Amino acid sequence: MTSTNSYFELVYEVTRNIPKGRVTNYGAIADFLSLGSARMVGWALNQCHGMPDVPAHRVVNRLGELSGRSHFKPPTAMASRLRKEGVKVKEDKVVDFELVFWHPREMNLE
DNA sequence: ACCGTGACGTGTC
DNA sequence: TGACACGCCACGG
Repeated sequence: MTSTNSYFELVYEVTRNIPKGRVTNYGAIADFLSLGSARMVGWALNQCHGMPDVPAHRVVNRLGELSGRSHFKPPTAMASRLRKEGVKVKEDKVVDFELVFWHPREMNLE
């Protein structure tokens, strides 16, 4: 992490550390970085479009809704990826969101 | 340098 | 968690 990293690269860094089978929300990442707002996180992930090592599907909104699904190809990829990792998804919303929620504070610093 | 835009969140009803 | 206004801030035009 250097000062040359732009904001979205910081967001990618955090997103990469989201454990499989867990999810977080935009606000938690913004809060952890103490930079910008949740909107910035959404904006940053929007720019990631093709990065395979950035599990953007593990980032949802504060209600556990898959608000970014329409930016995936196909839009159903977000839900299917989560289900494949053991996260229950119903009606484009994470089931038991509180239980699978992960806060960047728990991140394993290496 | 101004303005619209957006994968959001909080407060209020 | 229904609806809506408002704050948020980097970016492209």
